[in-house]
Amino acid sequence: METNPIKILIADDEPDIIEIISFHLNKAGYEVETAKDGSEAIEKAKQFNPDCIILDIMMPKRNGFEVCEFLRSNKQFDKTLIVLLTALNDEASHIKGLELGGDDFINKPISPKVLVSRISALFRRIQPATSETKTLQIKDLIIDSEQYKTILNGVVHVLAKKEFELLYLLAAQPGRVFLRNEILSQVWGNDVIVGDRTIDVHIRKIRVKLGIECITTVKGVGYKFDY
Amino acid sequence: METNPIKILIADDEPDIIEIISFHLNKAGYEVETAKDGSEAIEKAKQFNPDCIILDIMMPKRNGFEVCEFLRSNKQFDKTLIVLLTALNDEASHIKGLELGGDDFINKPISPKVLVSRISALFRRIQPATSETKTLQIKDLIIDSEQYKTILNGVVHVLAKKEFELLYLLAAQPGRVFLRNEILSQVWGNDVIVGDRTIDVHIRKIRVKLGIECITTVKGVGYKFDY
DNA sequence: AAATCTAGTTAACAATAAATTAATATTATA
DNA sequence: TATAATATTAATTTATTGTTAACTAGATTT
Repeated sequence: METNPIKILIADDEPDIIEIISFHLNKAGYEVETAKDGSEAIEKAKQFNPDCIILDIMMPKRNGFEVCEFLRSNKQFDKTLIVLLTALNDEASHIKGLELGGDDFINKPISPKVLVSRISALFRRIQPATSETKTLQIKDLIIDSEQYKTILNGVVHVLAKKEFELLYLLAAQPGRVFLRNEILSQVWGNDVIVGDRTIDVHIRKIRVKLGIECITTVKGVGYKFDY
Repeated sequence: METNPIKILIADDEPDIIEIISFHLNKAGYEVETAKDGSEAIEKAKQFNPDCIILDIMMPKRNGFEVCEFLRSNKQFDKTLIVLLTALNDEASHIKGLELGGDDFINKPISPKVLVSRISALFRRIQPATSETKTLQIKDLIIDSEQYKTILNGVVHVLAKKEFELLYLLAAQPGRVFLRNEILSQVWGNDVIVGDRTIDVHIRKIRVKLGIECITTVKGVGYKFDY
């Protein structure tokens, strides 16, 4: 079982806030990524796939509400905690934030220690649900074998069974070259006999469906995942 | 064991607060019980077995911290949400409350609407994790295993036993692909032998009865709930 | 008890998607 | 450049699932 650190994305346009919150979250053992506005928050979220996103309401480009709404409409972020921060201390925003799918709503000025406490409290509560060992993630590419789907930059790509299994095999060990024989025995099984071009065709379909260069041909040897 | 309307216990020594919070929680569909001090809160908690307990910090007999600590040391209240209320707006109490196992910490004066919002947000997040919940809700689809019926958009759809159990199995873990074998052993049992098309026919009946696309076929693998 | 339901299953066939092949083009490298 | 390996494309085959209707065994009603 992999024990990756819990990942948190902070989006705020005030560098001071980002810095102090990052510092405290890091100290508490979280892996932190940052964004300075709403658009960057969405971009980073897709790539970083955080377990929790802290959103300032008042941000340039897209405000916290808009980002929250977007995240909640995207299946990739189903299980992602969203914490909203704001200097506005009004009831309506508070309720709106929670109704848009926020998990916590905190008024500024906020003590970093309290923020960290609140976030741990949230994680403590959802802990049992967060134990995904069957999911690979390489940058903005998520390969989820429990759901049999791949998400690239927030977009779901449905691969057929063999395609998926082939991609999963390669991506589980990025950089390692798999011989054609290895691929055949792992994905097709030892007793199955298929023609020369079968692997190539499947590789091609993966390349076309994902639209990125993530599988490299090592001529005369085999293929490797390289992204 | 949880029963259907979500139960909330409020403990506060100020009758006015109790009254106004009860009113709003009731209106939001929760079943409410009250206690006027810490000792009564513990007693009532044992009897009433609430899903959520709202505790004022400053109470006679035993204060909110003490009650929280007691509840958290008792397995009966493992999954019970604890919300702490206080007029003291100091960082140390806030952190202490969360560290003692509180799920939320709210400063008075509190708007009842905000309180209700925060509590629904907590439940929304917790629901999927609680395996003992008998009623699933995914968007406008409610799957009630006590009554063996599903409600979609307010309209009741009666599924037969096998249909219901199949839907329930899938919907309990949305997105997860269930292999045909898993479905067979979970719904039909390990020793039952049925033909190839039995699952398909049941899936079809669910699809027809509900009239929505909520079960996705993953060809060569199985089925998943996806709505 | 006979008739009528109902859920569950099966079987035959249709429809669909996936996997494979085959033919040809392209590429890398000895 | 020659050639072996891989890429590409479309056609074909195969596997899997969808659909329908009929059948069976219990339950329920008359």
